[in-house]
Amino acid sequence: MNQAAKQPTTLEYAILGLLALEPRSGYDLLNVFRTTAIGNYSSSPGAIYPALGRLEKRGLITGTVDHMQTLRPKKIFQPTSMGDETLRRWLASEIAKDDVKRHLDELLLRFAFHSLLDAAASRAFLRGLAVKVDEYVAELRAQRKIFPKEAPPHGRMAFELGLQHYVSCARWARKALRHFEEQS
Amino acid sequence: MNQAAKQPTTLEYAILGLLALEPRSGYDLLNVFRTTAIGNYSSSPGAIYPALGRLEKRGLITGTVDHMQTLRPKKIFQPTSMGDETLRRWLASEIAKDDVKRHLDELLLRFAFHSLLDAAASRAFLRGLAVKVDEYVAELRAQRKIFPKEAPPHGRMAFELGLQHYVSCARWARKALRHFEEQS
DNA sequence: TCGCACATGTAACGTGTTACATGATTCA
DNA sequence: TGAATCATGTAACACGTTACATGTGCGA
Repeated sequence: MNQAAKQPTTLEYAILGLLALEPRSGYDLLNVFRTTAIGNYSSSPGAIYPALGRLEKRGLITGTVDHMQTLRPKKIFQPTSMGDETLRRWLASEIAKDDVKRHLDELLLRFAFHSLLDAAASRAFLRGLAVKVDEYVAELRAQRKIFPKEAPPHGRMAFELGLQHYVSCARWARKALRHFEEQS
Repeated sequence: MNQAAKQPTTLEYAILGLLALEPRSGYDLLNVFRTTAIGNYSSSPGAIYPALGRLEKRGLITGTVDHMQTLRPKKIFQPTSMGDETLRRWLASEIAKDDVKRHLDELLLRFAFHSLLDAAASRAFLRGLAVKVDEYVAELRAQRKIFPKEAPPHGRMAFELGLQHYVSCARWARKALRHFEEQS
């Protein structure tokens, strides 16, 4: 009801996105997190069930009990219209500089749910991502010189892998962008 | 004093490692985190000063006040012998499967401080890392088929970047391993 | 004298982690 | 009958985030 509602956490957004793709129970979600790559974002019942409770309390999802199953009744959740709107706003929101530095995985999660938006939104997202990642790559390259030549190489080697990670992310974003431009 | 002391957090290990490379004050650490790539692991005074306090209380670091400066006195911290040992144990410890899945960045941090150990330890670490990452890559490749062909490509595209990240990590580990094998 | 860099903290808050608890249903 | 799977939770705990508080010394 209030305008300036609290921002959901990454886990809550992940749940919201999964429920937008397909209504599910808490246990279903648990299995998705346990068996697929999205499990990088979470984990155990101790996180998921409370998160579902919060989302429901804030009116972003609703649960309906399904008695029709032979097994114990499940509570199937799906986003409300407000939840859907919150999710879409998140998916399309500006990419902050800090997100690239410290929450690149969350940006990837955002893109993963972009099938809920149109191709124009995906293009905007990928363009923004490429630019911001490039900026950060430039910063990192400037930092290279802080590693003295004669010092042990370990720090620098770890740094190089980190840098490479961002470089391939930028390349990925541009390649993905081409994909969405071709089918315009 | 007690044997089964609590495991430090990633941030605490990062601080311990930085102090092992060179004694520093809290403010110095703050600047390192703010200006270099290690800042991915932290952040603000609100995390660093309490972490320093915990490390000191557990006897892993000691601080000595430096009055000799013209400015306000700084408290310079350095690892105790116990802290040094704790750090080395962490650096050389077995790589758990879950670490690769969800804490790859922490593994990179560990390697970055491997200059405190010998080349044999680095080789063991890199060999273990390559094996574990390969295992996880195999798992991920098996997951590829859950993406239906006709469905929107976004999820799969994000997945591919994640997979690529692990692939290049394995490649990096082997390349680094060769480096440490050549100079044996 | 105004503001910035230096330097060190504290308090509230929410959330993830870990571990535990519960009970129904299916299958061996 | 017992074990494994289905299904949903709760409680303690510590940690990171955010925001705030405090005070010195230096240069414009």
